[in-house]
Parts: sequence; C-alpha cells; structure tokens
Amino acid sequence: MAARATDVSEARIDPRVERSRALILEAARDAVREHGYRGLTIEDVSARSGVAKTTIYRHWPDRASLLIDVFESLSTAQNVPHTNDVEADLRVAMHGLAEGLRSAIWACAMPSLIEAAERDDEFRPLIASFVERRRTPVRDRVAIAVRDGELPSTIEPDLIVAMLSGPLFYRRFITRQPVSPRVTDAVVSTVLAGLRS
Amino acid sequence: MAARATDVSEARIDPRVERSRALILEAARDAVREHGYRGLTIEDVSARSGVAKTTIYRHWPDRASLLIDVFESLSTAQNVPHTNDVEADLRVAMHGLAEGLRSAIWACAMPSLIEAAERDDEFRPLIASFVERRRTPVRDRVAIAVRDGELPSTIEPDLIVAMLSGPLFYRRFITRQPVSPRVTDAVVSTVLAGLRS
DNA sequence: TCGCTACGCTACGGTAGCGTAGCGAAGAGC
DNA sequence: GCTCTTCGCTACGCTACCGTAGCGTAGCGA
Repeated sequence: MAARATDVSEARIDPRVERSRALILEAARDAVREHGYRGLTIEDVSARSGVAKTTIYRHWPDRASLLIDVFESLSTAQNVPHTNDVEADLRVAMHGLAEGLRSAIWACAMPSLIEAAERDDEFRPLIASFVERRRTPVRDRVAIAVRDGELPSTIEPDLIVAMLSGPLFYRRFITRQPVSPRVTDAVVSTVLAGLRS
Repeated sequence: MAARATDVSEARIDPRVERSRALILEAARDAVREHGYRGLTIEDVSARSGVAKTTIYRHWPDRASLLIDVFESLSTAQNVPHTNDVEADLRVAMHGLAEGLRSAIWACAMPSLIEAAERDDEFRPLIASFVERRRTPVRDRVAIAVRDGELPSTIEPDLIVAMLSGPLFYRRFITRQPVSPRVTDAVVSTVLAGLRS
C-alpha cells in the first residue's frame, strides 16, 4: 500500500503513524527472513516491534497485505556501470549480485518469495517486479552491447542474463556453495567468451 | 526411515502396512506440491489418502518425519549418457533436467525444499542429497571430459555444472520463463564454447 | 477357532494464530 | 487549552491443527 507520501494534495502524515509503520515493516522483514512467508505471524511482528497487534491491523487489513508490502520494501535496484567494456561492466554487476546473495536481506527472503510465487497467484506478479528491478539494468546493458556489435545477436539478452545470474543463484540456493568473486569472474568470462566464439 | 525391506532376518511386511504407507506418501507428495512444506498438515494428508489420521501417527512419529520421507521419495537420479562427445552427452542430460523442471513433481516441491533448507538445519542435508543424486552423474561426466582433455581443467567440474544447470533453474523459479529445448541448447553450446576458447 | 495385528473412528485436551471490540491515555495540531 | 487522532492494552470468539487415548472391527495365519 504505502502511505502515498508523494500526494500533491495532502502529504500531512501523523509522525506517530509513520513511526508505527516503519517499526512494523522492519520487524516484519526480520520475521520473513527468519521464518519465511508462511511463518510470518502478526503476533510475532507485534512482539518484535513493540507495536500493538491492533495497531498493525489499523494499517494493514490482513496478513497477506503486510506480506506484500514487506516483499516490495525489500526489492532494491541493481547498478550497472556503462563504460565501453561490456565484460568489465557485467563483471561489476555480477559482483554486486553475488554480494547481495551473500549478505542482503532480500536474499534471505528470496526462497520465501519463490515459494510464495509457486503456490499463490497473488504473489506471482510480486516476484516478477522484484526480480525485474535487478534484472532490467543488466539486460539493458547487454542489449546495448548487442546493438553496438560487442556481442552477437543470436541469443536474446534475456537469456544471456539468465546465463550470467543463474549459476550464482544456483550455488546460493540449490547447492548452498559459496558465491566467491572467483566464481563470479569465471562465470562472466566463460559466458562472454562463449558468446563471442 | 522406510520399512527396511532389505533386512536379512525378517522381510515379512504386512501388506496392509505397505498399502497405508504408500497411500499416505502419495497424498503427502501431492499436498507438498500444492501447499508447500509449511502447508502440509496431517489432517489434510489423512483426508486425501483416506487413511485415518491415527494410522499416519502409527507410522511416523510427527509431521517433520513424514515431510522428510516425502522429500526423500521425490529425489530421482539423473541419467547421463557416455559417448565420446561430451557436448552431445551434456545436451541430453540438460534436456532431461529441463524436462523435469517443466513437469516433474520434484520441481513443484523444489521451492519448498529450498525454503526448508534456508530456515531449518534439519532439512539442509536433505537438499544436499536431493540435488546430489541429479548433480553427481553430470559432474562425473564433466570430470571425465576434463581428464580426457576434452575440456580445460582451469574451472572445476562443480562450477561447470552450475553454469549449465543454473540458468535453467533461474528461468524456472526466478523469472518463471519457459525452459524450452532451444534455451537448453543455447546454454550448453555457449558454456562449452566458452570453456574451450 | 483363536489370537494378533493393523486399521478406522470418535473424541479429546492443548496450542497458535486470526481478526475484532472497547476503553483509556498520550500527544499532535490548531 | 481543546479536540481529534493514534496508540496500547486486555479480552474475546473462532478456526485449524497438533498429537493422543480408547474402543470396536476386519482379516490373516496358526
């Protein structure tokens, strides 16, 4: 939902409301990270945040709505540099992804989001927008490289992004192996070499 | 778990027990596929299977034990051919994986398993053994190719497997895009070309 | 025929969590 | 200072599910 702070007409928000919402969201993020999306309970969030359960219901109609806002608040954009060396740029981007996978909160919440998207139609657009914010900048950079002839156009940018990011996700979530810089570098250079050959 | 049918002494199993266990496991598999690992309830399994709730408890001490058996029963091995053409062999293996990702029950349960492994230490060895049964044959095939000089030894087989499988998982679970044969082929040939260049 | 085993069934006691109602207190805004 | 909003708190009713107890029954094998 969000309090629509950008409203032109009336941006006046009671500071108490703002405080409550912030505390609730932060506690809910922690809860999701620890217990997953099915494990998030309003009473737990209330206990963690120190905000009364009733106050939570004053701001969100039900558990699902809060959950959606939590996931939305976790999504962060991906910065991709733009020099005249695609490989270097993508290397930077993938290191950013690897770093996020290693330590960011969204990485802990990712399995929950995947699971939620698999079960509930309601969450499906959510994972899409969630991923898109990190994927689009990378894909755009790739697309430019294709346009400029730095990369062949035989394989669409979407799939190239999958070939770059996929192995990192795979190691993080499936085999639970470390996603070190060395691994990231190997993936980027192998894939780009493969594309150019 | 399992009824230890390989016992030398007494392999005598009451057919009724066998029937109950089979019905329960099958219903539980369906339940996990539909509702995830947190959504599996004994009462639901009982209702689906037609087996009394008490009977379920006669065979499994609690919900978690049943869940573990469910996941174990879902894991299937991966067949990898062994001709003298690595690329062709890996292509076949990856098509098998893609096929599984598209339609197999274990693919529907995968998000649950990932989620479970992320939250509970108890499930962590489970996803390891689950994945290993599919990953090891592929890695072995790659290792042989490295030994025979068909692939360079600069990148360890483990990471090569990640570069091959990762993009498929990524498309299936993260972006929820189709994992078509065309995609699979593109991944295999790009990665192998990259390794050889 | 007689046990023995596994099963189904009903009925529990107990817990966790949902979402609601109503009241009194605090403090923001005017 | 007055009012109006927001909050905290306690107490609910309700549902879903856990895991258990106890009884009666069906069928197989000796």
